[in-house]
Amino acid sequence: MTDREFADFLFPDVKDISYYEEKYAPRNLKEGAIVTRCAPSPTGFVHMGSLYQGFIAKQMARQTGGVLFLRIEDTDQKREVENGVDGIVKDFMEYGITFDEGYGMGGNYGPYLQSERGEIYKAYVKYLVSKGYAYPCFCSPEEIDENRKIQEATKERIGYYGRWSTCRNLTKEEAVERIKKGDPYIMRLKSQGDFNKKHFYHDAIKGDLEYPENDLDHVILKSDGLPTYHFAHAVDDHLMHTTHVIRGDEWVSSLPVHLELFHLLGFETPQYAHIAPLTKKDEETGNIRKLSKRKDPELAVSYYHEAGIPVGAVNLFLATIANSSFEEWYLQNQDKSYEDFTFTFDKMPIGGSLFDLEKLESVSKIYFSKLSAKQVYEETLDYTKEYDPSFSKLLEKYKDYTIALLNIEREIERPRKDIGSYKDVKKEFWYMYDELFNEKDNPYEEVTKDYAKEDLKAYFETVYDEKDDQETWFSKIKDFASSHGYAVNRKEYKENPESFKGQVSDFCEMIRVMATTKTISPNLYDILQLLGKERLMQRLNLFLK
RNA sequence: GGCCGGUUGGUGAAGUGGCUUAACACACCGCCCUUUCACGGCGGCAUUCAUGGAUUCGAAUUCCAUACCGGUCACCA
Repeated sequence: MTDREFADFLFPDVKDISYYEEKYAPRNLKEGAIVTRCAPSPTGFVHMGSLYQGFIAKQMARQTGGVLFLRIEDTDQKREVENGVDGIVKDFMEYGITFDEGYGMGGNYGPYLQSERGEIYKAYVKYLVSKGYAYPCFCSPEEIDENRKIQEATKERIGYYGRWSTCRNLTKEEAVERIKKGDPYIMRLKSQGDFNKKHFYHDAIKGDLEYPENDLDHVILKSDGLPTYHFAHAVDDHLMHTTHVIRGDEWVSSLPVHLELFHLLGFETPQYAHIAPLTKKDEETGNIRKLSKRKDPELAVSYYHEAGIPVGAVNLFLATIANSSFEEWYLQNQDKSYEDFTFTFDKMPIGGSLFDLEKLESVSKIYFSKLSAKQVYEETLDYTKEYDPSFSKLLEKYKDYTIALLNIEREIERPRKDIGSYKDVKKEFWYMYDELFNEKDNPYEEVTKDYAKEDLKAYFETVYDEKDDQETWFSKIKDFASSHGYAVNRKEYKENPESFKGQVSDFCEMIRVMATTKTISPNLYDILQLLGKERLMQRLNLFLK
């Protein structure tokens, strides 16, 4: 029996691969255009790792005038979640990752759902069989497991290869007989590799990689007739004319099989770009490890949604970890978007990228500082409607007041950076709302410093005039402070600190604490104006108690 | 255990043989500015690049060992 006949026996009703090769003609794109994809499993949501991958894929495709498409890898039916795809598309869209083609949006290289591509995979398996590069395997999972245990005990390399790959040596006639008998089987690659031979591959991100040739007879078609990831990847990315496979670096170890698969199938290999994993410092061990779905809530994108970190801030953060030179560029191109930056593979981190929440916060503050007060107001309102309804009512009630508050020191060249999330609006400015201020038994409970309250009282009774402009207001403070024993001159104070009650700044701090309960707040003058004399007097009385 | 990677200040990281007495950012500290808070500016913060050897006139950068950390070894992707 020839290989050809064997292939026909195994896959009688399957098209010749030339049909597919013609059907999915090469893309007509300009030189250097990157065609890449996001290829998630339909698990219902996108985690930060896929988002990061999607971010890079999108940037690379966009900035080269290429194509980004969405392929759903649903060949594992056990893992499938109902409506899992919708959630994924929604998450990607929310973070600005939009596709040129793919599942749910059409395109000339579909279907983009792997479970609908069964016939295609079979055609290519048949091709492999006809070349003598694939064979049916009748080993049961139990037998494989048994072998594995022996391999572990004797410290041999684990896997289906060499003398362990018993079905590889079955004659075609024997195989035909067993199939006719109804024995269940799967299809395996007949590897041509030699484990002792070294190969080199230049990864776009990781650089030169040295690895042994693959000699494992990997499963390519499972018992349910669907392909494994390895095989589907080779066929799909060939047919869809992917130029760059951008994926997480947990795939690096599969590179040898993938390269062999492409080679035996006669496909041109795409350029691989393996992204370093997102990592964090483990709280228990102190070691840096990959972010884990089970242990780390911050891996889910919903975490950021809930924490009130805007999409734009997350993207900015992803940009800073994707290319370390981005941050500096962004500092010098304040008016530009991260999308204007040209990312390059060779500047991407190799080892691991620490997903540092503190850094995210600082990036987010920069992001917020560029928004208008109205934008901050509206987005915060949307957020609080979902996560803090009672505060959202206050925001609605005091709309103009809140916008004025948010606008303090905002529309200037270098705005304040005190808000890093929608939650911070309440956290930073709660004292500006009487409803929140008055619901506390003692708003000043955290004030520990002993202030000269009689000076404060005198100031508000005799000097403070809310009609003063900022300049007048401040010069009056200086005069008052000076005549009540505060230093107006820093040098003098430094020379003789004990002969003064404090400095003007200490006096200001006292006013600030009285008005806001805090030592840090936006420009004091604006805060006092917004609060108004009546409320200030109320707070003063409370403070003096 | 096999295979493949990684290891640069408190933190993230630039840097691939001489321009490095190691960039930049975050954090921290000090000073300065607007005599308020912030924003901002300036300065400090690794004589040293996991450890030990080797190559070289010269190494964070090349090579070899060791240690530690990570990834991966499925009919999951």
